[in-house]
Amino acid sequence: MNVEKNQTSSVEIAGAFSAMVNAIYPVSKEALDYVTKRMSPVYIQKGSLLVSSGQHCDHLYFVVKGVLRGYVQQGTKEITTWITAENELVTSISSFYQKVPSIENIEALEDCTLATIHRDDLNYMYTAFPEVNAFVRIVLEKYYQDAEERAYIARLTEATGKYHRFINTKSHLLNRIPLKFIASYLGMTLETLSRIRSKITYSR
Amino acid sequence: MNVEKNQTSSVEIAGAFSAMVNAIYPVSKEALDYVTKRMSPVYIQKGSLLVSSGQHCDHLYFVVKGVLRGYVQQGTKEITTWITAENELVTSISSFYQKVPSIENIEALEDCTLATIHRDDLNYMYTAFPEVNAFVRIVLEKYYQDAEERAYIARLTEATGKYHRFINTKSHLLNRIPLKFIASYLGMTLETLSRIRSKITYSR
DNA sequence: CGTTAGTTTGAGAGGACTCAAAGTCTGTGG
DNA sequence: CCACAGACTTTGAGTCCTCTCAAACTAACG
Repeated sequence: MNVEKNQTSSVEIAGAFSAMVNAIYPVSKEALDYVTKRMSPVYIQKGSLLVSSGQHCDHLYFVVKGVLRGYVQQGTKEITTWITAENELVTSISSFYQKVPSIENIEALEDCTLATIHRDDLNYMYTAFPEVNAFVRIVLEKYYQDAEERAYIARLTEATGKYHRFINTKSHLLNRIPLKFIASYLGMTLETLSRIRSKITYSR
Repeated sequence: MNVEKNQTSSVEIAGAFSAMVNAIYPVSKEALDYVTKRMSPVYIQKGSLLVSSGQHCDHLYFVVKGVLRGYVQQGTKEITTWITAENELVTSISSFYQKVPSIENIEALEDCTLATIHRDDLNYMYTAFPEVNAFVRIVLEKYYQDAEERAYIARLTEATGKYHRFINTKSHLLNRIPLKFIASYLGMTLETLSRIRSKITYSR
């Protein structure tokens, strides 16, 4: 295993993952041992795709380091549906659960370190370690709320309102990723976002 | 208990609920007995609110009959975030899970028959009947996907595209509820929706 | 039939888009 | 340490789609 000096080691990855689990819903040592043994590290470069549309996505990913986005190609333009950073889980939802080709692409917006687990391993754990159901249930409750929030932000008709909502909930991403991705996430053009920012900035 | 002749009886409600559960993930008889015993029927008239913004929503509702929508008041306009019919579960997500006042309103678009369960009863079941975790986990997987779909539809920039997506996924609601709610759900005005429909209709 | 809810049609205004060009920042190599 | 290249952001001008306001039309129901 070729681990460069600036890459996170498997041990560190397992530690970060365990910490995340324990913070949400502690599971048995057996379950944690199993999952960390079955996880593989994934290192992906800024700009490259973790999942491409048309491919099957059979894995769930845990973000150890970096930022990623999910987007759907819509003719000549891209629709960014989510942007996610450290300590979150990502996958192509519909592909992962329905075993159909992914519609969305998942792109690394920075060099990323991920831990990945196969759908089959996860399904095995539901029966072998029933408490994993409770853990995932709680995780999904949170992600469901996040999805509702995304749906809500997307429905705001005024571009200014969308941007304000964004800086209230995702300000940590503001100076970390190019504006074009934020614009795409907010459903407006780069130029419109730039104009909104220029109107707001002088007020501080 | 005053049950009018056109209202669904408690026994029928419990039957509909049990059928829904068994179709998704059969749980123990004990769990099913418990939940159906703790459930209360709710009858609500077309046009009235099941949940009002500002109130706490401590209940989860199962739709036995009727159609409901969730919407957020945004100045003078309403943003409809979801529309749901029979055999689905509804609640004010953020209020139910975070125990904060609801932002959204839930309105009956038809006379509705619901079954309701309190958050505390649900939480009790997670420990008393652990298999309920698996059931809810699976339900949430589905609802999460639906929420993603809603977020996606809302991000489509062209009004025509949104309407097409709607008739592909929610056509059963088309002739059941007034256009103004569909327009609100799709993030456009009633007039715009009407114009889109007039352009499409003659092609069949 | 009249009343009301629901839908369609019309005209004008405005916000966001497109296309285009000019700045600005950042990292790399000389 | 500077200069350049490429990525990123801002600014400008004109167009188009959707919105708003208004009125007419239609359907459903008592």
